[in-house]
Amino acid sequence: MQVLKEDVKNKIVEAAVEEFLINGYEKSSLRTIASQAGITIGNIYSYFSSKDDLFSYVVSPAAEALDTLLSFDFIKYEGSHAVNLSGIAQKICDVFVSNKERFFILINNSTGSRYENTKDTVVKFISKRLKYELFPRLNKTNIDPLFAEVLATSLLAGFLTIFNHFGGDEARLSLLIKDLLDIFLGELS
Amino acid sequence: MQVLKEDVKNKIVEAAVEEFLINGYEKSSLRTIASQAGITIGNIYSYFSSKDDLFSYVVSPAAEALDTLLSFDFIKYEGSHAVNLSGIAQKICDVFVSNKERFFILINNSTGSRYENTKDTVVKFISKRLKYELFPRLNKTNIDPLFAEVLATSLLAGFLTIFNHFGGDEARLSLLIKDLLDIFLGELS
Amino acid sequence: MQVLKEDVKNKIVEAAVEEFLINGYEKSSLRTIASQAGITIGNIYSYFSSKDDLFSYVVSPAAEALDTLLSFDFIKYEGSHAVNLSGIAQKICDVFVSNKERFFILINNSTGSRYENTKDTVVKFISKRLKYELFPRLNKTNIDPLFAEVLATSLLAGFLTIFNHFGGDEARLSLLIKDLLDIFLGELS
Amino acid sequence: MQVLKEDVKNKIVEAAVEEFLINGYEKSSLRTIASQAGITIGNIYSYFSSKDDLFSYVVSPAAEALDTLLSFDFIKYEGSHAVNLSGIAQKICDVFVSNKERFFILINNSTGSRYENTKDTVVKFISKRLKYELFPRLNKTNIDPLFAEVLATSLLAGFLTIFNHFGGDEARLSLLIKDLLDIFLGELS
DNA sequence: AATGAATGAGCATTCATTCAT
DNA sequence: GATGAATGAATGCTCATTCAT
Repeated sequence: MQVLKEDVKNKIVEAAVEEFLINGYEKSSLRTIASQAGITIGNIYSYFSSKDDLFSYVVSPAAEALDTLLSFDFIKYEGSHAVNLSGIAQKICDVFVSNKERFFILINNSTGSRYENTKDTVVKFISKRLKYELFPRLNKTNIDPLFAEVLATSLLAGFLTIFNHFGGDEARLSLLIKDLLDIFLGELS
Repeated sequence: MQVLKEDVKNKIVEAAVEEFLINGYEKSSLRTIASQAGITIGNIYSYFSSKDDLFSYVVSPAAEALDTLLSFDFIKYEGSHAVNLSGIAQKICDVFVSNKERFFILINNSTGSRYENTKDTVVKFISKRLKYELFPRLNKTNIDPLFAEVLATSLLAGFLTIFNHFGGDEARLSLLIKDLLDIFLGELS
Repeated sequence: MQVLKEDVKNKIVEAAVEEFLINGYEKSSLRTIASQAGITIGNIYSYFSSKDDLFSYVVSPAAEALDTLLSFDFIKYEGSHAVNLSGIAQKICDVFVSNKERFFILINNSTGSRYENTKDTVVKFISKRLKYELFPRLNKTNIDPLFAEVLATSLLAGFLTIFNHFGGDEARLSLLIKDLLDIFLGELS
Repeated sequence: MQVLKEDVKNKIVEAAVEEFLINGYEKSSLRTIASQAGITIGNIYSYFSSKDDLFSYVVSPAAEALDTLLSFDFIKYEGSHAVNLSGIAQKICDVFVSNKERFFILINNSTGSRYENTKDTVVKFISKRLKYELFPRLNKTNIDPLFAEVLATSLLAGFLTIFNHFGGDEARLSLLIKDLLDIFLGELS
């Protein structure tokens, strides 16, 4: 029983991840998810109280990991180096590695759910850090304020692509993240 | 009559741009577009044969400009410089400046329409160029093939953010594009 | 067209009156109403924006007539008689005569709709009048305050039965109302 | 075990009374009843074979008491008085006092259950008695046959209001019933 | 060209009931 | 006796599209 039930729940979640990944929250259909999971529509409601609840369940590990990451104080750990790229990369890698496509869904496919503002939040977070911590170290002056947002969006898109294609090789993941960061923070490293 | 017709068509298109920008292709409603344009639902079908047709019409100038851009041979015009950033930026700027939000719609909000693969196409194009034209010039070896796609997605996201916030100041647009390209191609410039 | 459309709307309303009368607001089904009216479910929404909207349309003439009745100042018109029963009866009769079963629906079958408090309102209104205008004229003292509510509910139920069975004979309607009022106000008349 | 079972059954019935009182038979939910009773949905079916069966169980004491009351021959006991109001009131009071809200449910909230005709039955019973036993004693002739039904409905509504507000004070209950009957049978007493 | 009524399939959600455990 | 997962039909409502006028 216990095993069987978890089995069904897992099947629902698996089907949901696939569906949300393809169609996003709003266009995803519980009918499709149910039939993909091999159960009836109504039975989804034995496990989740609503579509939004199912989405939240799917996405919550990624959301929690994201919270942890955003509240981590990188500066403190950067030590004497201007920016410790490998350290940041490793941190991001560690945190994201167990959430695979769910970050993609959380950030790119959550319109209509209670998580729809996540992308904005992350972009603003990265923007702010770029603006107040990194830009001042560059020699350039008069940087367009929009440029921080451009870079933030761009960087985030890069991350998401990496996570989205992540197959399990953590060393590769870490390297990709470091190389991507290197592009953006290269002048500082 | 002819004039009137164009007037109505323009109103539909204007309303459609706004709606597609906000809701994307699939979640956009012809009812909303019609009422926003001040006409009736059925009358949209006097001008466009389907929702997809309307979307295509809205998006086609951007799609054509994109085609032009993608088939432009930058290499040939790069002259003696390894990469002529300002030239590329100007080219992109010129081409995009007259299409404003439509690029954003075409690339980011076209899921469900016949253009839903555009983003992939562009990413693949940029990827290929990075892989075969630019990576070889770097000193690095053994670059992860996924890295090209990561950079391509990232770069594209940066472009889209710029276009999405474009307010009319072409000089600023051009500068932002150049600065963004500089981040990605910096080591070559 | 004009005629035809009104025809359909009338058919919907007729079917709705019947359905609401039998099942009340909440248990009434738009599917049943639609099929009874010989149209499709979706087409109901060409005429009414929601189930509640349809219900309100059905019930509003009765609600308005009721408002008029409740704001009528009977005292002022009772003249020298303690209570002018025929006058009150005629007033009630006039106001209700064109609304037939809709009063029944409004008052007895509106649970779940925005009109669900109507019965309470009417009972309270009648209660108050009994308590403050009529009871003092009786020789009895120490009347249980609940008794006013009991009488009000009772009287209202009597009215509704009359309206519910009303077939078109206004003279008979008026007489029934007068006789009913006579029972309740008999000692005063 | 036996004791435990009765305990559970009682909890179900208590929860059901409350739910049926608030929502009526059709809109009541076994889910709500189960959770209110602190048991599971399925377990209700260990005690009752269906929703209708549960409703019948809840309502049956009231239904039986009602049967008794309706078959009681008041005439025989009216003795020398035209109508012995206090006696009738006491009888009704005695019979109803142990069933509290269940009469209200049985008569006013049973739509959709097998008891949905109870109200009609009672109204017809009272109607008939009014028509054949009481009207003839009045001096009026040509009483509208509908008037009996009007009075019956009215009287019943009054009773139900009393029962619905009954808090335990039997003397008050009896007095209210007597006073209500007095209004309707006043001319005979 | 323009209208908007009409259609039918789709949506998320709730429900009474069944039944394997 | 008790559980709660599972079912399938029902609910109100929205949508792109058609078509008679």
